[in-house]
Amino acid sequence: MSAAQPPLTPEHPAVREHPPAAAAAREAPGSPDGAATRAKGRPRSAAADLAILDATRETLAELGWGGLTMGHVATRAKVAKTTLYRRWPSKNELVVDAVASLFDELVMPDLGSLRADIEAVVVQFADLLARPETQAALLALFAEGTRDPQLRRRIREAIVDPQKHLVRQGRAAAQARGELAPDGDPTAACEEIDIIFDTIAGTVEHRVLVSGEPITADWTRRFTSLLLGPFPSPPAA
Amino acid sequence: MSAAQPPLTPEHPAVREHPPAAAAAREAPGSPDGAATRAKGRPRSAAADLAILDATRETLAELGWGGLTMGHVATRAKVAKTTLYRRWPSKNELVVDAVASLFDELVMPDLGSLRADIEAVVVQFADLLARPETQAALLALFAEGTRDPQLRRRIREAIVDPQKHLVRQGRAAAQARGELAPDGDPTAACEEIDIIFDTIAGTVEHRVLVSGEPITADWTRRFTSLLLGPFPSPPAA
DNA sequence: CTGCTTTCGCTACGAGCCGTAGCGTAACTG
DNA sequence: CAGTTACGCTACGGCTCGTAGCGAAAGCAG
Repeated sequence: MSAAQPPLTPEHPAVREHPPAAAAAREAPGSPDGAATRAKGRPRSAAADLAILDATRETLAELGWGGLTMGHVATRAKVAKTTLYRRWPSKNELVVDAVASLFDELVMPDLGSLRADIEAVVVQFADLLARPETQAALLALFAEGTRDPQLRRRIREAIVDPQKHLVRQGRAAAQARGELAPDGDPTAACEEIDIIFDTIAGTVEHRVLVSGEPITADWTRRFTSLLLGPFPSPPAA
Repeated sequence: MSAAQPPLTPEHPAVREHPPAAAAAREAPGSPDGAATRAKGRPRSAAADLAILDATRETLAELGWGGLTMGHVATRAKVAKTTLYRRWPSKNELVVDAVASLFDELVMPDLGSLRADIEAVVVQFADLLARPETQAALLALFAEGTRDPQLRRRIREAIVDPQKHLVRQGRAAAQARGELAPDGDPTAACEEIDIIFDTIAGTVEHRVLVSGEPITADWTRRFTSLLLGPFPSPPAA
């Protein structure tokens, strides 16, 4: 359950082999070459992978989660349905891979103040959530994840957790500037990061996807003020 | 689009008539009796309504959103599938009604301090989100709502918006205690309430349903501190 | 070039669910 | 009593799922 579980998902190497733009560092400890060229037979078409993931995002944007059909994606990607099932065991996993790369565009800008940095990230995230592919996929994936711990784990590894890096970066920058006190207890700092992350992600998602109201500059300012709490916009002692 | 739209959903009076324990105040301006007894013909079985909603919640808890089938619910409620469709046009609307009542148990306790009140509500909400019915339904409904504005509106009216009352109550209590300054601009106060609500709801949902980690007393304390910001646990200044 | 291996495209299939139609019956009103 | 509406039941076409079987294509080893 904790290691690389090579016997699991035996017929779906794509799940572990094709992170089109996401996670890195993935080597099988038995292969001496490092790149793990398993050679034999006809190689999988990388073009097909891209076509499938593109078709998934496009269909997601046009027809939403409910309209996304394996057959539909296959047709659009000009690929046989069986080819799709050879790489992804189900719609859920396919969409995780298709959507994960969209989140890679989020970056921590380092604009010189913690407030500006937070506001910038919030705006970026809001823009991402405004895209129809993201909107159609994210909550549906989260919903599926509540019933399938394995899927939830994949979602967290591919989509959610990588973004916690942003919080860490922002914190570090603010600490370097002296806006934040340096970390004391490392585990306490971790919990703090988790709280900040859940708060930003959850709040913006709720605002955009549930309340259905836009993220305006004014809202961003107010929310950031709420987050910063004791540190108002002009850094008073 | 903005009024009561009587011509819409013409064959599904249950959608407008049977809020089993939710919203109130619903009168057709043409009926003189107030209770709007439309008399003629065989009346709908109220027992069937309850049986269907119970069966929906039970199935939701056992099989999750994906396992919830109209035929399944009908069988479990000992009701014909057609009876189900006579009252709810689709699974989505059915689940809204089935789940909405669960949220009525949330109450604002007024424990004597804003901090205690917030923590109590957070714990209540976390307990609600821990229930399998809620867990299976909430995010799935939100996801469907992103594609169907009408559904999103229903979700907000039946599930989300009623809970904003809690924030208003807590604010009022805190203002009565002098913990919070009285409202100035009423529209600004409204936006403030929206932000607080989205923050609490979104964050707890994200923590429980996405990150999948429990809401401990320690977490609640930390999160509340983040929310309170300039007002630490002992009311200084 | 000749095998060997793996992928690919295609077709077909049983299963399950959807939402509706049709019918005869039950319940309630005047 | 007649009139009206709800109910249970059955059956249906349409769609999606996920799998199986086939022949052909694309690489690699000798």
